[in-house]
Amino acid sequence: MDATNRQVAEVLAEIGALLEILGENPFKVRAYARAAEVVGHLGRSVAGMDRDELEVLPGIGKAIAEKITEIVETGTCRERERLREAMPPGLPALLDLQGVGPKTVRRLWKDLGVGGLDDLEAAARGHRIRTLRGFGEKKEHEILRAVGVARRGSERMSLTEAEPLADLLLAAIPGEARVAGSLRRGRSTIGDIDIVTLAPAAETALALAGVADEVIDAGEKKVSVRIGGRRADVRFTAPDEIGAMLLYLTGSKAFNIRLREVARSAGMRLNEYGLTDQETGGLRRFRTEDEVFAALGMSPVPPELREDRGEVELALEGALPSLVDVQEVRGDLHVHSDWSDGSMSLEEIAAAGEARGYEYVLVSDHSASLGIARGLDAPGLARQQAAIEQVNRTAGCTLLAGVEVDIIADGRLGLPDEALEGCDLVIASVHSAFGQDEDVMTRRVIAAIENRRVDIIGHPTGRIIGRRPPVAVDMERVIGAAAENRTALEINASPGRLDLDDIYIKQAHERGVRLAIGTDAHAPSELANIRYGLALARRGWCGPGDILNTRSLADLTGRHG
DNA sequence: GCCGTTTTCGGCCCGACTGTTTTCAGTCG
Repeated sequence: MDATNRQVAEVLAEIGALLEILGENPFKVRAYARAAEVVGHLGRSVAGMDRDELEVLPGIGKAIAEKITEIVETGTCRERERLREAMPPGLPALLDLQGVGPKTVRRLWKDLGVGGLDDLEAAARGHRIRTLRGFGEKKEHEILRAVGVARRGSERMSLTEAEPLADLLLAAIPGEARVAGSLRRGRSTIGDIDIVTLAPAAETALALAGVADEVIDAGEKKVSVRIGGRRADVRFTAPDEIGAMLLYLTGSKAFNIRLREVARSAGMRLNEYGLTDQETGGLRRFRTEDEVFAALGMSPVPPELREDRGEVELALEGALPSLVDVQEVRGDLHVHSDWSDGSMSLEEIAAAGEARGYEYVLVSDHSASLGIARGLDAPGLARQQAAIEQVNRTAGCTLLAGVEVDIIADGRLGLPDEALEGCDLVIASVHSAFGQDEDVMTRRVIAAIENRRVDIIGHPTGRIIGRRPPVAVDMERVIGAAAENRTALEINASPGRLDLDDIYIKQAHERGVRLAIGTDAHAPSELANIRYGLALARRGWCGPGDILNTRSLADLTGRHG
């Protein structure tokens, strides 16, 4: 079977890492890393593309296009195999250690015979690292520490973990401070926390030391700490240059590189302090990011789009798409009540919706089937629909009668068709048999998509961040089927799920598939999670027309009547 | 390895901080 984009990207990234350890030209290394990035976030499958189509992609030329073709067909390529043979298999993993880069890996390997994590730990404990020229006692401790962190496993964190940490830091900083980095870009998982502040450096460093587990480093321009086992970087700036600093620290890295290339081609240099004229050496400072964009001849790029996925080119042409905005959201399309496993009564849901200024909320309780506590059977659902009608007589926010029906293992639904007849909107979700192989799972989900009673596929990949990996499902086929059948895919806004993720949202958007943002709220406070789903929609380049939640009540229910 | 209304060769983002150093290499973001 043809390799997926993800698999191709992994091979390319590995080639980059192997070349790096071997001391190859850093620009060649970067070329592989960039190509891996491009393939990993491409809207269509590279398996279906010929050489010429591949070579048109940014960062992909003749050599890498050939390798992609080879990887698609064989799952690997001769270049990777050749490079792998040149070193112990455990070596590339060492690049992930904090404070350990390619030069260090190479020295450890060549001078100490280190071939992996275990060797490295033994060498550090045996005090052999400090014997190397250019290495000392501190480096040895740093490495030992990094090995410990790696063994505990340090994946990216969920938003439920990142936000409280960020809030803790913001509260501790004695002055105005703003969150930047991937948290500001609305990514579904966060690597580290980045903050820009106007507060004085010395005072801030002291305050941060008080709340953090450890100060990693502290200088005049920045302080890095570890808090809750996570890294946070705080940069100091001034009001007249916070524009460039925010831009820099918000990233992404790839976006920053592209922006600096744009500056360069216009005879300027961009850094976190501003724009320097190459000829005069004069520095222009900026109070806002928008002023920096303007000086570069670009329209402002929203943080959610800053990934170097084509947005820079469009901004230069002034042709960025307009993204769905929070004010355009008229309702929540996935909420549970106390008729199944939620805590809210129907009245409470209507009140919570009204408090948020919504026109409607879709009540979508679980259907009764194995594994779901207190799910509704057909008579239960009918009774709930009658109750919803009652509440709607007085409620300021209309409750839509829905259901989150199980897609059972063979692709049929957990409730009979007649039971779904009375629903305004039907969500169908996988809640069992997560381990099915890809083809079975894909056909199972597509069967639900093809069922004309189903309006929305709930949390399509089933992932729970940090706890459960996505199910094996061919999203390209699922998105294609959703496009054909005009079935919407959910952007589940629960911060533990955030499912679909941005890459699939963008693919769905490009295929004209509608997306439904649902918080999956089980309690009133969780309706506020809609903002996470909205950020994801924006990261997937969605405009208001792509999102069901921007439709009026009449529009939404009319498509059924 | 990629790329080009200055180029098909010669560039390739830019700065902060640390550790081990007598002036800088390596790592990170």
